[in-house]
Amino acid sequence: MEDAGAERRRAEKKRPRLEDVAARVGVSTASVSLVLRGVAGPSERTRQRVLKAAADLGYQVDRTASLLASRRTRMLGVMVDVHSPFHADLVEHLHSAAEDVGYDLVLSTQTRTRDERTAIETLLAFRSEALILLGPTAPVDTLAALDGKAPVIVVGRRIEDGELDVVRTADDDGVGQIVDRLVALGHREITYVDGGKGVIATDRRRGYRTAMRRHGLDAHIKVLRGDNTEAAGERAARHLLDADQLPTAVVAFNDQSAIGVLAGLARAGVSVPGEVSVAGYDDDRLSRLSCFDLTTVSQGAEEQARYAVAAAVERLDQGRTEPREVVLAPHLVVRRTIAEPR
Amino acid sequence: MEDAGAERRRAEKKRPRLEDVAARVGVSTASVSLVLRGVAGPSERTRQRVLKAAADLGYQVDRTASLLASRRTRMLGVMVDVHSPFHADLVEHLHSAAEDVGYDLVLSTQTRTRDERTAIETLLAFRSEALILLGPTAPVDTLAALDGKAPVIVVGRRIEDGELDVVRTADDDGVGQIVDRLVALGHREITYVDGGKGVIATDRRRGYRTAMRRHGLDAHIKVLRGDNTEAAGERAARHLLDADQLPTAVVAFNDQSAIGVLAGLARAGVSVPGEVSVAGYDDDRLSRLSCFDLTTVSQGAEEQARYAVAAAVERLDQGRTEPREVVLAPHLVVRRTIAEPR
DNA sequence: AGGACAATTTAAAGCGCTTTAATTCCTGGT
DNA sequence: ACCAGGAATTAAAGCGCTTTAAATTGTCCT
Repeated sequence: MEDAGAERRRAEKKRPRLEDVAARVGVSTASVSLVLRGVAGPSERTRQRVLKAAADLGYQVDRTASLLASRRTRMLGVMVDVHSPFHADLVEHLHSAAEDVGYDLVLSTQTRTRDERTAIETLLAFRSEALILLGPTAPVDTLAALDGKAPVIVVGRRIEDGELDVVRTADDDGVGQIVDRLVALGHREITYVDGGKGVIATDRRRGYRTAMRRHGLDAHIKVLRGDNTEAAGERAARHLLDADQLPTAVVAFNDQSAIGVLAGLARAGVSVPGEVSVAGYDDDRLSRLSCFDLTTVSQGAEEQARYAVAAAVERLDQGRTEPREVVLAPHLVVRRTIAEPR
Repeated sequence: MEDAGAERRRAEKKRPRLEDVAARVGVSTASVSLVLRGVAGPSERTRQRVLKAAADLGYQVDRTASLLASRRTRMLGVMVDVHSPFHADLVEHLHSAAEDVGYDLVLSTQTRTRDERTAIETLLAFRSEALILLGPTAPVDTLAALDGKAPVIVVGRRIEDGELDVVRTADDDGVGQIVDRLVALGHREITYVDGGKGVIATDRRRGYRTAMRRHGLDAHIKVLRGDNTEAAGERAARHLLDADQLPTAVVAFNDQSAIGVLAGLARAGVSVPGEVSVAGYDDDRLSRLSCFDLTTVSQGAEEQARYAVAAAVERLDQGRTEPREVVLAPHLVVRRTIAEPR
């Protein structure tokens, strides 16, 4: 009984191999391989018969074997933060971009227990030909070291080292655009809620400072500590409310933080944008929710994704060795949360 | 010049193989393999030397090769919807649960352009030993057919077919709990915003209906068309506002939809929970945002993840063949958005 | 010293597929 | 009838690792 069951299970388990298909048609495995990959060569007759046999048998290629056999894998490793709505958008576009050029994606995600290094090693262990890292926080030289194993494309973050490919938007410029718009509306007291100590945060903070100075508002520069979470935004809001006077506008490091600010202000009965204007950064899904309808800066997820894949392909298929940095122009998305100052 | 460059690149590319490590130490590849996998056998001396050599060479195992060589892969394929915050939570817990039992995860995501079938085929092509499908929408027999290739564990959705493993919460009961609580607060006019035509939606709708009847509120049963998006919730809210009179409470299929309802009501100046109480389902990250602070039902992401992995492991390592259905009890998470009726 | 037995180590056979070089099979032209 | 040359097919050599069975080494008795 037990044995019969076990045996049956094993039999079911045994996936048909290329050889089985070949035997069924009466050709060699080589021919089957060619047909199944759509390579020119086999005759139409063979092609049809192989296709039929494969379908009959429910044949499905064993990727591990084909990856091993072909020197190439045509796989791009993508490191994402599964919790970031912006990364979700990027992944979606990376998928289609990769598909268009005949590549496939293998995803690896960092979590509290799984750090960047582990995530990247997994990617490499699967023989990703290139690594697309979304907003990596690792130090430059760690990333540069990786580049020895596979081309690294850093997305969304500036990198000093001139060896890596980078696709990003001009974060400082993006924040600058927000400040410009606010100033144009008549704001002078514009407070910035910081995003912590990453490179991205540094750039956005600088963008804020520079823009404020450009408008001669040096005296009004004020940066509140924060990070990339909603909680941080809320803390910042509390902080603002505790002070003598509210600024007329608040610019946050990203949308999540901005939403926290929004929440904190709402709770205190402060109307937005009536009393205070609020802006975020990323144009992620949350910001678009009508209940927030947050003014923010779009990073052009699709465009970044396409450039990232293109960069990988150029490295892999066109032998490019010069590093390239693509800096896209961010653009302001004006929604409900900003208005003329009270 | 060109050639030199190309050659150098190739040299850099060539990852060290097991054989290289073996040669460096002067032992066989078999020994190296054993050491690197932590298998007992090799002497301490050998072990140390191998470890050192591997580190020196920057050796990194080629997963495709080891997967191919070992009959086992110890990989669980997970299909997720990268846009769902609830799935993100699940993935995180699946990761740690899998890690604890020595398995690894390979993720595949559906997007607009990549349907469930493609996603699952990718997982299979990578030799996932079991498939953990988060909220699959495919018909029962499609899923059952898959089960022939690898054990399938369906998470979050009821399945009629008695062959597959299922881990889910009692959705009808969950919605029932919300209705009970609302009724206890004094509500009678409770409208439900539907989640479309999936199985999950069906269950939750039924939970609503059953609970209403149990309380003798048959006459107040009212179901509004909807789906799993914020937009649908907002449409539903508009619909409610157009009617003669608002219900005193609205229960939505999931949190996203509920948030849409919230947004729609807010826009119309309807206070929540003052005039209308609102509840969602999933206890996802959004619902916890203090600006929503949505009353909802928790599905126990971590628990579901652990059971899902356990189910897979029992199938794979303990030879279980009887399908098992784990139905967890959902529990109400009461937050700000419900109160006594006006 | 001889031998039994355990501890290490390794040779070699795959895993299922790709790919190259070679072979076989057809054409049509002379 | 014969052969050049292209089309179709295939044999066979891996890809880098695991794993089993066998070989080797070492240890401890008697």
